[in-house]
Amino acid sequence: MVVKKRQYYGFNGFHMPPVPRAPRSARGRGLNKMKVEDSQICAFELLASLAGKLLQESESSASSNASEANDQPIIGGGGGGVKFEQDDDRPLKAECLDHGSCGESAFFTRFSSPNSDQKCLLNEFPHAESNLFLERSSMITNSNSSKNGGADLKSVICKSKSACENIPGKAEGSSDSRVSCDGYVDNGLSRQKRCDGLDTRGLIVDPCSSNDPMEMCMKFPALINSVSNVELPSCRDPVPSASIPRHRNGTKLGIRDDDENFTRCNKPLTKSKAFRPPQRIGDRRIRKLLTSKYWKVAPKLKDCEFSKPAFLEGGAKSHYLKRKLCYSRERYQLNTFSKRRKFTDHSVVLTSDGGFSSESVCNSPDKNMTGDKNGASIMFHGHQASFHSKDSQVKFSIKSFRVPELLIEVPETATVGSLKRTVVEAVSAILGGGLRVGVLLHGKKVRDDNRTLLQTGITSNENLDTLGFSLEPTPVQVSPPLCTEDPPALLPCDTSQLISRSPTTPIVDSGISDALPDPPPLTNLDTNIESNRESVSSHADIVTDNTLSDSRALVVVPPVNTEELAMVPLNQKSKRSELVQRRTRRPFSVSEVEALVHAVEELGTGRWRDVKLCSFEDADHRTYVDLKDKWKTLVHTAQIAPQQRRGEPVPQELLDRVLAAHAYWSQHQAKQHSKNQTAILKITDAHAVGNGVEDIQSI
DNA sequence: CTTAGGG
DNA sequence: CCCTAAG
Repeated sequence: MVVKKRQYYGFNGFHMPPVPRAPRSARGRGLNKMKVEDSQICAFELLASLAGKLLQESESSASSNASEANDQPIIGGGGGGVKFEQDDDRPLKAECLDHGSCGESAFFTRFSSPNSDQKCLLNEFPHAESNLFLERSSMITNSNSSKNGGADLKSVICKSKSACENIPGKAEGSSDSRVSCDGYVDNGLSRQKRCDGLDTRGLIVDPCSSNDPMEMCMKFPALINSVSNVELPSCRDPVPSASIPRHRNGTKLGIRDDDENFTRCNKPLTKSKAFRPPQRIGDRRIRKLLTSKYWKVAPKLKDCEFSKPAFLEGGAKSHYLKRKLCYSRERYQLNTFSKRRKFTDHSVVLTSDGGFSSESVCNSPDKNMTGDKNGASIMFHGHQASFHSKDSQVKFSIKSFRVPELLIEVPETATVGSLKRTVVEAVSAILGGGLRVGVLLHGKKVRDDNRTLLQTGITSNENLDTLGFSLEPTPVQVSPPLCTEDPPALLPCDTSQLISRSPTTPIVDSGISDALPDPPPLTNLDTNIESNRESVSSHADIVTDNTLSDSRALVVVPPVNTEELAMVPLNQKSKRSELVQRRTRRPFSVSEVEALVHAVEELGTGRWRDVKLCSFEDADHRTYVDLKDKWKTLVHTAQIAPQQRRGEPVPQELLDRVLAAHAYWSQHQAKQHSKNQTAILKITDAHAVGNGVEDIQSI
């Protein structure tokens, strides 16, 4: 139907009229070709092995000396390296095993945490961790640790007045709760650098993740599923994409970067989609969603969308499952949000189930485990003010909270700013990792979620004075912390959680944005913290002590007023929303360009979707818009002096073809207003031939 | 969803 | 690469 074959348009064969569509801009940026792809090593195997290793470790009861690193659950979020001490990790472990996905989930969690793109793997190498703190070079005055230039500065931030006494059952002494602030520091680094597999510190960094953390997040579910042997219904669909001959002339993208490899692995999936990949559609939808007001809710849904298990057979299958999960997750989160919203509006409406506490949602078996003894809980204390409103509603005004037992390590040379960020990150990590809320009355935890506030006495002013809310990070294995109606039970593992906790925002490179932790989980508390980021550090006393005692804790008691507690509207267009995961740049390789050129030569410049399907169907990261854009820049590139071109040089031959094709299609597009393309093609072909174009055929 | 174009 | 207005 369409052009069958067209070797090339002798660009000198026909005179191209002045290019109608002159290059719109002189931004040659599009042609910048960092050699990211080239320098990447396939970390897939590495990841896989790591996953395996983790699995092993989780299975080998031997919680041996080996590593706290592995035993300690890591609550996703900010730090990516923030570890929360668990009073007793055995139960945790046991549970993990029960879920059959302990290792994986932990693993994934790390990767899915903000900035994980930089440190995820680092977490796997405890030894390396120490190096993490050697980067900063300005420092927070510290008397003790001045000796070693790069000595870690362990600072315990304590609220002077609110001691750490109240912190129940703290696992003391452990130095695991540390947060490195370097992650942010590095955000400014060029991706290229990070993709080398080594970051500036010479630490091993997963190239894939560093290149595209999102993918990372996607990959892991796959891993998990593979390990867990999750069987999902097959979604394969042998529908051949026959409409358009593919890879004609063998012009298949010879992309050799790892991304591509990964993509290829996903092929089955890609192909499973009918002619039009449903996945893509979903992706868009999600993506749109993300960019819109809901981004805060499920910033990473896209990840799920894309996750395409590569190595296993069930790849496609699990993909679909995950996708499903994503959606449901989204729903659930929204629900959750509205609930929270209510809460933060200081209008806690008593419901029949009595649950304004998210705890009611988390009736998982582990519940007890995380109970009072959970050292990593954040205590809301004292300052709650509440009062009755006209309609028998109880309003809560939570004015402060504590984040106990948060050990932060930053190099002496770290800047105050980085410290702040680190703290924020740490706190965010807790809150972002999924949390539960506990209600304390008179210092006692109110466990019965079914009791009404009245019954509990929470409505009486006297009691309200002693009312407290505790934030408890959700144990890694615990399925979605906040969901009430969502049935996470469907999930084979904590995939859902993984999804939910991957609101990472791989941030764009900008000094400030670097500092910003990922989109905060939708928790009023988070918001609270967020909004008080500055206060956090400024109002807390920083006590540096290398011989930290058990009482160390990070107590953050910013002067939060009621107003600030108000939930930030989801649709609030904060600056950060702008940071919604911009896709990582993936400079077109020469082979890709070649494929593109070829496709355009055949299909013209107005059928990008076809181009995509024809030559880039396997390159999931190339959308037809990308191709179109690339063509745009290619044309521009071809028109400028070679000296002005940047990035990986495109062979002149290709550029010539670009110009030729561009001219050709520019010329013919106008004529091509008829309906029957075939006819048109014939005509144009004839015309072209007359102009010296050769080897043009049409069906 | 696709295209086309501007940013 | 993103965003959007138009089909």
